[in-house]
Amino acid sequence: MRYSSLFIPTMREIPAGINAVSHILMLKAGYVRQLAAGLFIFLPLGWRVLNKINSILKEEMEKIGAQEISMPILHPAEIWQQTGRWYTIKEEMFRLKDRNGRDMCLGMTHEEIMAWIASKEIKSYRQLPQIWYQIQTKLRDEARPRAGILRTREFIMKDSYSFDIDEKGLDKSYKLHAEAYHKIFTRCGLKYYQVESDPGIMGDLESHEFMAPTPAGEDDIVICDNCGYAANIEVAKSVIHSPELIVMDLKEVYTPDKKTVREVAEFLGVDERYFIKSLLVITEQEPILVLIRGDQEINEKKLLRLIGEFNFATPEESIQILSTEMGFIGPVNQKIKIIADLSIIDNLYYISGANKKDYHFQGILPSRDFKAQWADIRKAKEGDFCPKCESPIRIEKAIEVGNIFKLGTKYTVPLNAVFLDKDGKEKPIIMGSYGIGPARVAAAAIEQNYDEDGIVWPKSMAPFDIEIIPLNVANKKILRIAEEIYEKVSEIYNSFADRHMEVLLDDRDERPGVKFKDADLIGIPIQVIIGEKGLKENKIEIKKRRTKETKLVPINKAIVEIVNFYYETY
RNA sequence: CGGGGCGUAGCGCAGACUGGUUAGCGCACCUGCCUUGGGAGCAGGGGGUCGGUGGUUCAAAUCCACUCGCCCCGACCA
Repeated sequence: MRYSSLFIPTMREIPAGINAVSHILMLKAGYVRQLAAGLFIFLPLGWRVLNKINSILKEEMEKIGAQEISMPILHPAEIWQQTGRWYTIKEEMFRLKDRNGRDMCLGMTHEEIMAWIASKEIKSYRQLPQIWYQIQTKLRDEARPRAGILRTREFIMKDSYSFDIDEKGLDKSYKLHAEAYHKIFTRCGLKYYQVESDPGIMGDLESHEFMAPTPAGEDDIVICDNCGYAANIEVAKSVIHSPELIVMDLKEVYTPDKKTVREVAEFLGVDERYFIKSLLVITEQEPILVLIRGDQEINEKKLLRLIGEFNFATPEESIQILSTEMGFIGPVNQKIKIIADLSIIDNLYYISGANKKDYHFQGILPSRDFKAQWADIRKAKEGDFCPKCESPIRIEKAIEVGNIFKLGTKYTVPLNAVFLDKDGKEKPIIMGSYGIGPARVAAAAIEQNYDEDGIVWPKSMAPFDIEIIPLNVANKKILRIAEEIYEKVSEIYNSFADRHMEVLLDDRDERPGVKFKDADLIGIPIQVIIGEKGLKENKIEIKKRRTKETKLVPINKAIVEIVNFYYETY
């Protein structure tokens, strides 16, 4: 295409107060504009990128036998009421009424609708398995949209759903998706990990996330470089070592005004690892005392899965429930339920609050001095050891670009999506759901591939493959050569992308500096530069955007050289 | 939802503390000339009534109140 007929509003300066690299560069390079918080307009270049990603998604989904369909965005409330999510999901769901006063909502995901259509149409095991997918808009009234297109209120999602006769079938559909996702993200040129994840309210079965590491990411993931263990911090396990046994007699010690573990540890001259941190939490049913080793942190997600919704007690509640000021709470002689983290060992002596202002107990032996439910509620941290191979783990920030969930019968039972098996017995369909956010893929690609001049697209999602830059269109010869190369390269079949080369010709009457700056900004993988300098020797210049590597090639060999250059770049 | 910050031309900013000419600068934009290997130069020109509402005042971009919007941190993120 010709630059002069494309709308690419690049900017010299960007709006103040924006931080995320992908956000800045997509605005600056004219890919997107923002309508309101969490609502984005994709301009021609941005839309081309999304379509490149979507093509890859479609190809890989078709390869595993998934069939593309399209579902409404506007949903009747009844279906969501049947699965209960109408009630469990709160402000995040956009709700409205139609003219007859019927409750409706805007789809934030499509498990309900998919299970509904399955319930109507799937009658027999002979019709299974099925995988249906769509690439379509989702709406979520996010509490806080952020980082440009990373978290928006309206976004496109590739969501697919599998329907199987049993767990074994689900396993297979799940694996097919995992493999397809690996191909997709590899083709997109992303660095990524497949990590264990928290199924959340999607279901209680297996789930994984595909995470693209970048400092702009919202999630923390735990990685073991030795054995490949990878998990979202929300579920990550890790190993820590226990300190040496120090024998202490059980006694009260005076610790005036020393409340935090650190203060008491310093005051008594004992390492924090010999402390039991006692935290009072309140659930709907009861208050619970939660214990963890002094130097460790609670993983609130793990605790949530164990005890359900809870809040940490306020200082007032602490006094009200335990008659003890926060900071002096401990497990000994405690009447309420206790949950202890596995970082606390049965046969070591510990120090913890004495349930009395300004006093701590030392010499607490868990096996002797209190009863507790033991569980892993500890947050993994940098430097802990891998739960599989005991090598040190590290923590990285990452963008969630995809996820896969085993749903089982969570949606099919409430919606009565059942089939008759070989024996004529009625069984619920076993379901899985699988998502990829194309805009996040694009944002992650930018976060992982940029330099001080702009975006450096991976070839597979660049809006164009080649950009041809005649430096002076007033010079007839330059323009003519540029046009010729443009025509010829456009006709070449691009076997990498399985389509013809897509070429951008910067035919604008702009000075060279402007064209160079814009070309680097928008990040097309290969630049072909045609100027008087090279023409004196009958040569043109080809340049890789990523490495800035350039090559002068004779005009009569230009086409071959350009294509070779394209194929050898990544 | 809690905490913080910011709203003046398309973008970046000054003016505000201490109320008072016609609200200014750079970039971008339009016209002409000139220039053509890293966001050129010269000349001329268009565009805002200062997020909104109400108040104080002879007088409000400026002071006060309310409100809306956006950004950042946190909670949340199905």
